[in-house]
Amino acid sequence: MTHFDEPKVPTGREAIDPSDEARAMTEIMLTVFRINGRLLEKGDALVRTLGIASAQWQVLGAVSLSGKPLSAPQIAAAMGITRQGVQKQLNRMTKKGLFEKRPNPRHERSNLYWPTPEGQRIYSEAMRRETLWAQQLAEGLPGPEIQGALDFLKKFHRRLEAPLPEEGE
Amino acid sequence: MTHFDEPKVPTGREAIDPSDEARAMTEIMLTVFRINGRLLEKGDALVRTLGIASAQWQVLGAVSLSGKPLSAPQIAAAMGITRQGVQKQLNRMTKKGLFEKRPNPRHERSNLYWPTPEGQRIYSEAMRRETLWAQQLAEGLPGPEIQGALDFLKKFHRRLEAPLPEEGE
DNA sequence: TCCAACTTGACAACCAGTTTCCATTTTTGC
DNA sequence: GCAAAAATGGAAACTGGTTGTCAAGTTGGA
Repeated sequence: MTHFDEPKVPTGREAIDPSDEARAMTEIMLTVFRINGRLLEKGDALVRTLGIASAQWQVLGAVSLSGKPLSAPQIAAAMGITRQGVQKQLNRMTKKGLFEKRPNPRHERSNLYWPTPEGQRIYSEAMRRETLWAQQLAEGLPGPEIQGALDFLKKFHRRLEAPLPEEGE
Repeated sequence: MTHFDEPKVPTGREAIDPSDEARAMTEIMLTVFRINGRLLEKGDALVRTLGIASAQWQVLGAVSLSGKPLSAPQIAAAMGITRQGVQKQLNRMTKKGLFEKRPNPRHERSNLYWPTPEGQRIYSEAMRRETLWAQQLAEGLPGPEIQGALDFLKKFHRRLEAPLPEEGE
């Protein structure tokens, strides 16, 4: 399938026969992509009737969990995305009345953000629905199996920090 | 942290105490998001010197693995994204000389696409690098552990098809 | 203290994908 | 064999994110 016209003399660039482990690892990557897509889709559906998308839910979560007003760059750091991306959401949600700006004692131009009562209400309800959903997804699965998968995924995530394999580029 | 002002009388909308399993399941979701981000980042880096991004690598893969020229909607179906998204990539890659259009015997306006020799070369090299990478990621992990994780993820993916928990919306 | 380095907000361009709409082609069911 | 339905390409507007640039605010070290 994947072999078009293979070179006839060794080039050091031949296709490599992957081990079973490497093959399974590749399948894990593909499955993660698929799960990610489905999680986003379902997550959006879960909060759609609250008038937010999951990106906004995430921003609400980052601030709420910190327990205190945060600046855009602080939220970005907590979420692992860029400050510009967060700023876009904050502007939109502030306009919608979900966040309020608070003066930042440590910076003249840089506001802090805290959810309005309406923002808090929406976030609480989103979390309530999420818990119900997680409960449903876990139903009937043995605790140790779930925990084992989580452990593996964390290990996998850590391994993904490693630099890519060397090439004689 | 997450408790702002709880209502004093039962509303049927109180926060729910998640089970340990639900908590772990939630953590799995968050970890999947993080892994997904890291995979995209690393995947892009892996093929960057080939002049493509991983989105284009994926399109090359969908066609190559099918073994025959495909139309844009067919590729989209194989990849699980919309035909418009695929079309954008195909247009770009055709302009770059990575795909060539073939007449579609079954449709006058709808072309089929097949990688040019250059497109094939780039895809083979991308796959070679991916195999090396997967090999590295699997290194030292017991085969059964990897296989177990894959099995869990597939099961999880299947469970994500289920409709969201009912609400008395 | 003052200057350089860093942080921040605002803005623009871009990427990868989506939805929506339109015109055309193809398929189908009667 | 024809009309209606479905598939297709193309374009535009939108989303959620990115990178890059600029100007202004803040911080830290000689």
